[in-house]
Amino acid sequence: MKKNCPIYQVMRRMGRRWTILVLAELYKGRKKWKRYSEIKKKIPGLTPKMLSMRLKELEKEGLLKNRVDAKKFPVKSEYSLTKKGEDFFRVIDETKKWGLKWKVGNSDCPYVDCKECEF
Amino acid sequence: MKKNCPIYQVMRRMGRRWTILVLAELYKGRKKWKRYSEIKKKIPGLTPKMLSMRLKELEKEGLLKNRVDAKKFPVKSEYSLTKKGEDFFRVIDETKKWGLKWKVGNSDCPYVDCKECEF
DNA sequence: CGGTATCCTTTCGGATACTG
DNA sequence: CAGTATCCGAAAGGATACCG
Repeated sequence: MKKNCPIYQVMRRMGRRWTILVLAELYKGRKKWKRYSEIKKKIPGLTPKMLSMRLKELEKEGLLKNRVDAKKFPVKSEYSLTKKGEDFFRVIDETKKWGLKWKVGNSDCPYVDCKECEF
Repeated sequence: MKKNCPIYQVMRRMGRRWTILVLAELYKGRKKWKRYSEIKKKIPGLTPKMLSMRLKELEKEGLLKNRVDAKKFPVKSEYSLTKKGEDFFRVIDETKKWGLKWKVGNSDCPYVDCKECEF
C-alpha cells in the first residue's frame, strides 16, 4: 500500500467528524439547494463552527458548491452537491446498508421511506 | 437525522485514522490469517501503538478475530476478518472506486490486478 | 515477535459571544 | 441569517524505548 492508495487518500479527507453527515443531508429529498440553517438543524450536536469548517473543506475538495444571494437582508446562502459529491452517494449508501445489516450502534433507521432520513 | 442513524454510527467507529486501511490489508489476497508484523509493514507510517489500538477496536466491534499461538517463542499472533468484517468490503470497494474515478489526492492505483493492493 | 509504556504535540471540537 | 472569533479542554496521534 502506497501513499496514493485511493482508500488512504479518501479516508484522510472524508473520515473527519460530521463530514459524511453533512453530505448525507445534502442527498436527502428532492430539494437541490439547501441553506446553512437547514443543514444545521438537521444534524444533532453540530455547532456552527464545525458546519462552517466542513462546508469549506467539502467545497475545496469539489464535492459541493455554494451560491449566495446578498441582494437583501438577511443574506441567503445555499449549498448543493457537485457531480463529484453526488457520486459519493454510493459509498454512503453501502455504509448505511452495512450499518443496518449489522445493527451498528443499534442503528434502526429503516432503509426505505425513512421519515427522518428521507433517504 | 437521529443519533441512531446508521451513517452516524458507522462513521464514529470506522472514521478514525488507519482503521479502514487495516481492514483493507486484511482483505488482500487469498491468505486468511495475517500476522501483526505483516500488516504493520504494509501500511506506511503506521506505528505499533496505532496498530494495536485499531486491532483491539476492530475486534471489539466484531470485525475481526485474533488467534495466538504461545506454545513457543516467538509468539505467533494472527488476525482474520469475521463475516461482519468481510461484509464491510462493499464500503471499501465503493470508496476505492470513487477515489480512483475522481483522482482524489492523485490516487493512481489501478483497480484490477494491482500489485501493491492485491485487491 | 508482538506488543506496552511513556511522553509529548497536534488537532479536534464544544461553548459562547459577536457581527454585517 | 450566516457565519467569525476566541477560548479552552479533551482526545487523538506520533516517536521512541522497552519488555516477556
